[in-house]
Amino acid sequence: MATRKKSIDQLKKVKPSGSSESSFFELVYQVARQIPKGRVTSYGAIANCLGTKLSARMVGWAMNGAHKVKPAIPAHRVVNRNGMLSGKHHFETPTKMEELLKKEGIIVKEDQIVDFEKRFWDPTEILFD
DNA sequence: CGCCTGACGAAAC
DNA sequence: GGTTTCGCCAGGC
Repeated sequence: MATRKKSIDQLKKVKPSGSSESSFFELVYQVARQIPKGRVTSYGAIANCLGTKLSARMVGWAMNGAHKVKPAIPAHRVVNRNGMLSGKHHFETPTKMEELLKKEGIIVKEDQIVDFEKRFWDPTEILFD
């Protein structure tokens, strides 16, 4: 919480100069990669952190290409506001997502994360580091 | 260049 | 309170 608006600015600052790829996709990737193991977040949370809260869809859209990027993005730690594994169908296998989550200690039931609120991680925390 | 789609979210009905 | 629609923005056709 706290200065959310500033968050976007801080995040952009993280991007090294010369990188004209300040596309929100990159920002999403960066945030997603900062998600701590055993934690999850929502598209809306990331979008909100980036300042594009009105376009949570774009965050998911960015993830669409996340699986093809090199640094490997833990997209399995990103779910919708409901805590549901909405993107599981986009993984290598529909079960890969929950498998990964379970492996990290996250309980998944019926394609939904148990104690989602407790496992929820706010992307703004990386800015507080 | 215009219409449709899309891993969300919140408001409206 | 559950279901439906709109809004967001960008990319694909």
